[in-house]
Amino acid sequence: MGRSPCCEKEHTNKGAWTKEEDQRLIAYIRVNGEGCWRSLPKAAGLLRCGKSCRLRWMNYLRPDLKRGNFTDDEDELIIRLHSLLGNKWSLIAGQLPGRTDNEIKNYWNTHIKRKLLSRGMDPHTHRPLTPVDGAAASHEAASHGVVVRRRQQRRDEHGGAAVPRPEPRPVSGPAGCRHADLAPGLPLPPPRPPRRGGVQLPSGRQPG
DNA sequence: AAGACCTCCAACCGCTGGGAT
DNA sequence: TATCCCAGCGGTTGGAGGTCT
Repeated sequence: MGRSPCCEKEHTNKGAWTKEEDQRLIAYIRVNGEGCWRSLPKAAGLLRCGKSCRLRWMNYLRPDLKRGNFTDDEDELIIRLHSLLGNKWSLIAGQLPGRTDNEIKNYWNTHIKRKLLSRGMDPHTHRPLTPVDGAAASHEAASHGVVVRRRQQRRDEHGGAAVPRPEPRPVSGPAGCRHADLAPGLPLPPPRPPRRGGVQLPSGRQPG
């Protein structure tokens, strides 16, 4: 439609946010409030597009965010809301104070989907799986590394190298904290709890 | 100890809907 | 009505880091 780009991409940073960028964004929103994301980067002295600023604020820097693992109650609420609303993550997030749509979306894709499959439920329809579905689901549950393999396949298609991105993300922050450590004195979110990383294989499956 | 495998999540991209002109 | 601008949404990705062999 001939729409102008959302920002002058050649003059913007991409990838992980630095401590200084976070501070600038927080300071600006503290004084001026949210809104007018398009003009915010320039006003705040950030070399980011407004979209990126909005995302960073909404998903990470907002002071009212609740960090930490989801409770069982939250799990069940998400499942119930998803059965009613589908993939309307923003609507679901609206019912979970302190949670973001991105966080819920990630949590759904990494945990709840599998939880439903293990219960013999179709995560899309929330109905019991048919035997055929069940076979497919158990296959999916047993092979949730499929995403990784798909990526591997794409990498293979690129000659074994990672599929190139416009700009590599800068390495930032200490271990377990991709964003740089942030300065004291600002209303920054508490650190995330230890991640539950590592191999959690479905029963009966051996890695490698 | 090293490498393979896997999880997790921040951040990206593209699209859509609504308001303004 | 048609077009443009913008904020917001949903899907997808890269890569850090944990676990296992």
